Amino acid sequence: MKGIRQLANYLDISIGTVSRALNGKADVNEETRRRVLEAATRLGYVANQSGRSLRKGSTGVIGFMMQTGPEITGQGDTFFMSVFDGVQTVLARHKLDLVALLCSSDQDPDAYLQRVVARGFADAVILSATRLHDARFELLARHNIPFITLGRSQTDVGQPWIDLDFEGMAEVAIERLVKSGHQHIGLIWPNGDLNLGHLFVHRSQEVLARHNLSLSPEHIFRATPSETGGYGVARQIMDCETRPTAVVLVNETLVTGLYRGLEEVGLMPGKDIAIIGRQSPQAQFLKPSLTCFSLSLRDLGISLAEGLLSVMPEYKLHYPDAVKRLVWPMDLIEGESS
Amino acid sequence: MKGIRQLANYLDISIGTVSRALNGKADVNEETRRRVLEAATRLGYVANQSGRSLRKGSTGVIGFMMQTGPEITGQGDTFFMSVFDGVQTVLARHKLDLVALLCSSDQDPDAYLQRVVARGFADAVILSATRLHDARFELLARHNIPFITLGRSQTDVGQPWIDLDFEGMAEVAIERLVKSGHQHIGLIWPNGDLNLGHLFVHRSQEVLARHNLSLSPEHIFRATPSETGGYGVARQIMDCETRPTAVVLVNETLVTGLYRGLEEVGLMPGKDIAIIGRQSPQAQFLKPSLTCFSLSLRDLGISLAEGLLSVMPEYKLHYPDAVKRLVWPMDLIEGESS
DNA sequence: CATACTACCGTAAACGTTTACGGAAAATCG
DNA sequence: CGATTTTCCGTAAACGTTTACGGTAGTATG
Repeated sequence: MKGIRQLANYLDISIGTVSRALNGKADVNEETRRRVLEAATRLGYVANQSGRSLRKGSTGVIGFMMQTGPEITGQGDTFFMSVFDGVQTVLARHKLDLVALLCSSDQDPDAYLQRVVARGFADAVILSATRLHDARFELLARHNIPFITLGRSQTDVGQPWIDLDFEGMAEVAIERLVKSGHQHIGLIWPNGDLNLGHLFVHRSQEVLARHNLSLSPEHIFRATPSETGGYGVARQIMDCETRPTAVVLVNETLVTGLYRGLEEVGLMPGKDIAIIGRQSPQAQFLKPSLTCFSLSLRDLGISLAEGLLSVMPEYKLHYPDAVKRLVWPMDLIEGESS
Repeated sequence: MKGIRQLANYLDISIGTVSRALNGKADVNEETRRRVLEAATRLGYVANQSGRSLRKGSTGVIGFMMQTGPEITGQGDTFFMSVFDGVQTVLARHKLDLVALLCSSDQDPDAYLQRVVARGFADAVILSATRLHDARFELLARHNIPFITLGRSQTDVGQPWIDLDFEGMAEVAIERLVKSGHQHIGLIWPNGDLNLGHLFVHRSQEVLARHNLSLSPEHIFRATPSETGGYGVARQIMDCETRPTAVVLVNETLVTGLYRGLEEVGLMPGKDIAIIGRQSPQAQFLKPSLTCFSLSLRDLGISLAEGLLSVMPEYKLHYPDAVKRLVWPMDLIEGESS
């Protein structure tokens, strides 16, 4: 005999009343509620998760799916931790818990998610690292699980999303480089099939076209989204038939390796080659300071949580005017690298 | 009527048999088992998490507790991602799932964990960022939850732990610096009450004492474990009455900021000041290459998982000779910074 | 052929909650 | 003072599983 029954016995009242008291239901005497609450905290009683969610049909946990392994999406621990922190502050207000669903690098993400939702592990999920076509969207839609994605996709099932403004980034960066006379601009496109890469490259091409410039295929550098990947790009740059005079990268992690690689081949960022990237804690102290796009990750997390809640039936009333889809703006920070 | 009952109806057999078939129990005809399995995968049936764990008393999930927020514990950017990946590969063999329990920066870690265990959310947990005294240990011991810690603590309830060999690191680094003539050696001690800082500083002092040297209080530099924190240390170094000729840091993230800060005050790592640190993806491409200690994070994760399983009643038989406590060795990689 | 065993399967009870329902006492009203 | 409402609480049924138990065939054994 454990759990609520024990507590009820101890207080000599029925388990029904105890449950009602703890859950803040109306029809329970204030005095008894006080007693119950007091006893619960003193004995350290917390309702069992399984029993509760079995009965209620919901678990009270929100899952943030992410793939583990060193080279994921080019986002590291700090990126997600900052976003998480924002998400948490909103969810905590509704007594919801955030957990990270960790899909290992040797599991199929789609199958993993399938298992998670079928088990009824989480009430709603947040997806990141969205691919150009992403079967996970359809899976969740089919199972009627509320979700929001950090990133867009060609696949669209009407769910809310928030995505960094990679197109705006391309727009500003390329425009700026062209204005200052660059004719041969290179792009670093992280390996994988992430949607953001497509958006970024495509828009860049458009902007170039407006200026009667074109993006040479040899100036699209593909690399694994890691420091090492960036290092490798330097060599690729040297091997070009006509060397680009500027490079834009959509990824945070690549840049430190790139700087080092360039230096080794005798190209000085900001002098011999212009570089524009994304802000990150590591990029913050690069030597010719990086011209980069910045954003508040915590705020991003907050919006993400609000967007998610706005599609959850039990909570949507609290967020009547939450925007469903949001292209998250980034600010350009002037640096010496461009 | 959903779940297993539906599946049983569909197959026209009892739910008991279906459950037995799915769980690989012995007394079920191979032919019916095949039918059940086939139907289950085809209809996408997976046992409901709540129902299952309510009945079984265990959830099949392992929690890795970590605190969110931008400044984690000073681990490198892909530190946890790599460790997770290792943990997963082991857990997957036992059909256990790993989730990250995210404690936000404005929650009390002890209270958070209390809630998690009382709810019966996870069968076992992994703790990181262990403090000098850590109440979480006692909490888990009291509730009889199997756990392992990544990091030691003064608090010891007999649980297994794995910890990086910070003492060995101090030993090798200090010894090496003294041998090459350094008399004034500084230490960077990350803010907070993490156990590793104490171990590191204490052992360093011992080694210095062996050589009749002492650690001047002004040479213990405290800083927030982040790039910015490292940057600030440079100024601290300049403000010293007698400037240290070498600095050892136990932390991965600080070093990039430190390099930049030193450069600004005109100190060249490896020439004007020796630096020894920890390897990380970001530190990998520093300009005077960093002399650092390295380890395989994935292997660390694997050992962590094995250590945990060895104290879980249902699994311990599979890991009879898992070492309970392990000081994880690190290799010194020669760089130009020392 | 009677008996004992085996192989398989159905039944039903549990796991710890929440909540609809009903009922007793107290309070209010006419 | 009877009738009606309100306030509070106990009862019991669900939620979806797993598993101990028992039972019915079929098969082997003597």
